[in-house]
Amino acid sequence: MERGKDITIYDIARDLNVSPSTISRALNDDPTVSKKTRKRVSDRAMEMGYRSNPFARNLRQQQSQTIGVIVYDLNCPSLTSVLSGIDKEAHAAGYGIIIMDSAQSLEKEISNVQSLFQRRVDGVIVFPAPGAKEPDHFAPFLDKNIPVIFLDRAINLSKTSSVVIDNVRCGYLATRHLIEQGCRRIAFISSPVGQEVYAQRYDGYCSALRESDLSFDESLLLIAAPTEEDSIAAARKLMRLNPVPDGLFATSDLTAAMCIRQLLDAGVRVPADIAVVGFNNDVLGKLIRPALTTVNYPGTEMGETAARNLVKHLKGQGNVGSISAVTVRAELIVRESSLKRDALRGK
Amino acid sequence: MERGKDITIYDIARDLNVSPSTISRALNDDPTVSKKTRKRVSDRAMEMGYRSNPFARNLRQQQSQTIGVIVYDLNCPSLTSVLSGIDKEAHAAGYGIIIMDSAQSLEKEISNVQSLFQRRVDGVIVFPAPGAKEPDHFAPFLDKNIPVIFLDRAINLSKTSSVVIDNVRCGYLATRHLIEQGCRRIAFISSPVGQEVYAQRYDGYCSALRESDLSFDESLLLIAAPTEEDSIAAARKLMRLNPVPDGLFATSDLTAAMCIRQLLDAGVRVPADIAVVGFNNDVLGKLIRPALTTVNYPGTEMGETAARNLVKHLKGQGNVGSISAVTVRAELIVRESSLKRDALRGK
DNA sequence: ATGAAAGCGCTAACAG
DNA sequence: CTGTTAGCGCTTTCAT
Repeated sequence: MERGKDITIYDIARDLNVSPSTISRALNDDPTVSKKTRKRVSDRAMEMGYRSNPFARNLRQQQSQTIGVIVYDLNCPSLTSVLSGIDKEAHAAGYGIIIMDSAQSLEKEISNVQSLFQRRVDGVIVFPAPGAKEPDHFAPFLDKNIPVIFLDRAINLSKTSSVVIDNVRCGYLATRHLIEQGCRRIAFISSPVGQEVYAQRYDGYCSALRESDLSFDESLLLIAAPTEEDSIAAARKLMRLNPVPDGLFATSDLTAAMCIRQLLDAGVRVPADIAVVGFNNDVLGKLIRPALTTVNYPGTEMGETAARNLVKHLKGQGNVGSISAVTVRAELIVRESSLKRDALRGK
Repeated sequence: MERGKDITIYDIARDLNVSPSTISRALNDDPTVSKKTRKRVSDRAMEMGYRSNPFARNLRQQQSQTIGVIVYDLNCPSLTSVLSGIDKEAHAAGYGIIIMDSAQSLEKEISNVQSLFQRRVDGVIVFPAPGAKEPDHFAPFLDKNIPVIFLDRAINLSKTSSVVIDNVRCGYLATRHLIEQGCRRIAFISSPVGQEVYAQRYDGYCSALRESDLSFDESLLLIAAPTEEDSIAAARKLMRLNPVPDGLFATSDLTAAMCIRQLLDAGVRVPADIAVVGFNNDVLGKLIRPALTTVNYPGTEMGETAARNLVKHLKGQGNVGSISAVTVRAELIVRESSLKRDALRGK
């Protein structure tokens, strides 16, 4: 209960018979204070168990040395790599991060934004909740020229920046790969739309079809949230299609994996009958048989890039105008689940 | 760049022709200020776009309203549920959380502890890095009576508290289940020791064997980190054992799943030839065939419990003495991978 | 029910 | 190179 009294720079000052400002300067490695005094001060500070008070410092300097991070669902395994990337870069630059979880709810996202605003973070990285249309709840930050970086969503708001992957291209690559494997009727299972990224992957899918003069069949488009139940339901629908597709591109590995499982259970061969490509490069893709062809989601790199960009803005405050949209490279990872050609030839 | 001037309570005070103290009191719902003024103040504050300055407040009150969270590896999917549990409870109680990643390194854990200490968090929740022997780096917190709660590790330091599962019991349950399924030579694949939890699961394993008068064979104990490579290597060793085991208990689902895959590839039947039980209840367990029997790791509940306990200490500052070790219940989830008996009977 | 005044610990002019 | 001084925005005695 008795938290013991904290040592302040005044204590050190008295102890060393110098002024508090000298202590302050010395502790901040200000070159105007002699090297000798600097050493003396920092040694004594250490001995006395001094720790600087960030509140006083922040109050004085009007900045928090903290970056706010809002994620749409902490409970989502693929986010950990992104967070770890952000954490790494932020700490390297001397910033702390404070993470808020929107738990899939736009309301919570809004309240998180306000909360971060209250806490006066110096910058924000946001993994937007699905369905967040126009993010006007960020206005307070933008008004104050506090940089906001969006992950996975290219926002056209001026003064914001974003880090994304080229979802159109990913969708295109995945689909073209299936076409190259001989697929002609390729189903597309998308996570619920409202999230821009899925629409973009769909665009890529369509353009690959078009390029190969394959007609687009509306019935081949299914929607399934990346959950067990939804994925199974989608797989059932898939098998009831007539004629049955010979290829499948799903926007989540979980869905792809669930579908493969259902297909195999039903006696459908993968990839011989239906070739499958997923999205994300989750570890589960390597576990299932056949191993899952997928698009690598470069989570760590996304996080690092976002944090690095943010820090850059924060340090060189000048270039807040030069806001950019960075695209991180994502590639197709080919494993067995899509190798229809080989599977058929092997027969 | 121009961050615009912030509204302070002085601005409101001037505007309303009252003193700053009244504003402060009103904003904090102090009953000594008349209900009417309270309303007037809060309305005007809202209109003027006032946001309180947490630094000034914290500086004054000597507390940060923040809980520090240290995890041994942010990049680990099973942690997300824990974090999400912590986040939920902490925010409900008006605390923010600040997450630090030790990235598997004890050094980083130590630096994180110092960093949180500098930032003057009001309490700490720690998921210890493996290999952290005696955690004396927490001494600064304990000296100041700042509560520290350990997850997954029962620490005998006085003044600390912990939230754990009964790993001995879990190991026992898993092993007994295998024995009940008719297994007589049960292999145990553990994640690298140094982490108390694995040793405990091993204890449980041994005691189940003992209970059934099964001899313990040293060669049945294998070590594998929960990575793809290690798990595959362990699976290979497993199959080279002579005689081959008829059961397997692995301390991670990933390892269990990898082993199942290797076994199936080698023509070994699961569960008929070897019954398998994993640990954690990762989603991948439901994806593989046969579906994985596992021990449910109640991540969300662990996180919630830890945060709730911490908050309790923080609010009723008195009972820092009454530190406890909470054990959260974890249960066996039986799926196909372990049902040897049925598999054999089915034949 | 409200006001006046002091101070939390630090930094940054300014002055020497 | 170092000291003096003022003030960041808020809370909190103490007075009224």
